[in-house]
Amino acid sequence: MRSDARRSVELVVAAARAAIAEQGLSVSTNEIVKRAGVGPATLYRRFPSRQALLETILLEVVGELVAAAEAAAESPDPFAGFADLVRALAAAQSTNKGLSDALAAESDSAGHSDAVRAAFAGLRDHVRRITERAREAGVLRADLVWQDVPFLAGAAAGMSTRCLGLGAGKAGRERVIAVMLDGLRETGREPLPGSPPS
Amino acid sequence: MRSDARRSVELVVAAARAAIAEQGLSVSTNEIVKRAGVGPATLYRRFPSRQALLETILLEVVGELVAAAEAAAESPDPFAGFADLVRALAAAQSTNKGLSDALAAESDSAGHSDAVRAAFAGLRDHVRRITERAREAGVLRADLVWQDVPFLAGAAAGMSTRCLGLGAGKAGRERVIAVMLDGLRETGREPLPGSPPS
DNA sequence: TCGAAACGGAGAATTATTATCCGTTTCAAG
DNA sequence: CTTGAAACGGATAATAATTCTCCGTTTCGA
Repeated sequence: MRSDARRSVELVVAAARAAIAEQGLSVSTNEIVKRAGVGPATLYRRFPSRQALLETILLEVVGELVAAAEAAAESPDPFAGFADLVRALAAAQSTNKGLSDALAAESDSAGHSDAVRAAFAGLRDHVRRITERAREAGVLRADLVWQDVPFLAGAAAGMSTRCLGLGAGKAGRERVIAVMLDGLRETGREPLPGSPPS
Repeated sequence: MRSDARRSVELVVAAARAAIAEQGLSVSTNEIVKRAGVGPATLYRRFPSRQALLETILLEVVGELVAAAEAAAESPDPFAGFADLVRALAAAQSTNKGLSDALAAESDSAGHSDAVRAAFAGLRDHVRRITERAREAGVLRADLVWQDVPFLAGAAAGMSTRCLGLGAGKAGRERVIAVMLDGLRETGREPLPGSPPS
C-alpha cells in the first residue's frame, strides 16, 4: 500500500470518528470528507459504502468500552468496580453521540452487522456480571436488576448537553452519577417499585 | 368559520401533536397530513408555515407541563411536591420526543418564538421555587442546586426506550426515578462533587 | 524517468421536504 | 332547492441533501 493511501485512510477514519462522536450516526459522508480534507472518491476507494465505514468506527468505539468494562470487572472492590462501570458507560455515551445512537437503536433492526451485535452482547454480559457481583457482595441494593444499569448510565449521559436552557457539562454529569450511586448503595430502604425476582 | 374547516384544523393539530410526540420536532409535514387524513393544502391554509404549526403544538404541550409544575408547587409536603415535579418532567419528556427535543435545544438558537421562550422561563422558575422550598424545608440534600433538577428528570426520561438492546418502559423509568429520589433525600452523606455555593 | 496507483472535484442519480396551483366537492344562506 | 363562496385533496413545482461514480491530473516509488 502506498504511503499516501495509508495516510488518507487514517485521515478518513479519524475524521469519521470525530464527526460521528459530535453529530451521531446520521452524519453525512460530505461532512466526513470535508473534515478529513480529502475528496469523496478517497473515502469510497477504501470503504465500499458509508455503512461499512460507520461499522468500522463503531467496532473501534464499542471495543474500547468493552475494555473499560473488563477493567471495572477486575476491581478488587465490587462497589468501586460497579461505579467505574457506570461512569465508563456514561462518559462514553456523553462524549460520543454516535455510540449513544447505536446503544439506543434496537439491536435487531437498525441494520447493525453481526460483529457489532456481538460486541454489544459482550458488553451486556459484562454489565450483568459486574452488577451481580456487587449485589451478591451486599454493597448494592438487592432490589436492582442488572437490566436497569445501562439505563441508569445512559440517563446520566443523556444530560450532559442542554436542558431547559441550562447547560451541564462533565461536572454536572458527575453530580448526577453521584446522586444515583448514593441511591444505589445498599443501606436498607423501601424497595423499588416493581420489585426484584427475589 | 365553516364546520368542515374547524374539523380540519382539529384533525391537523391532533395529528401533529401525535406525530411530534412520536418522532420529534423534525417530523415532516407529509407525515402530519397523512396521519390527519387531509391534503397538504389544508395544513397550509390554516398555518402559514410548518414552523407556525410546530409552535402552536409546543405551546400547548409546554403549557400542560407548566400546569403540572404549578400543581406540584402547591403540594403540602415539600418533598412530595418535589418528587411530583421530577416525575412530571420525566413523564412528559419520555412520552413526547418533540418536547424532549425542545428542552434540549439551546434556548437562544433553535429559533424558538418569544412565546415558547417565555413558557420555558416560567417552567424554569417553577423548578427553582419547588427545589428551593424542599431544600429549605430540610428534606432535600443541601448540596443539590436547582439547576441539577431538569437534568435529573431529563435523564430519567431519556431512558424509557431502548439501550444496549434492552427495553425499559414506564416501569423502568419509575425504578430509575425511585433510585434518584432515594439519593436526593436529606439523610446526611458525603457531599456531591462540585459542592454547593453553601 | 515512467507506469501505476491514488487523488480531488464535478456531477449523476436518487430521495426527501416545504409549499403552491387548480379543478372538484361541500357547506350553508336565501 | 339553488347558488356562490369557501374548503378540499392530489399533483407537482422548487429546492435541498445525500450517496456514490467518472475522469483528467498529480504523486509515489521502483
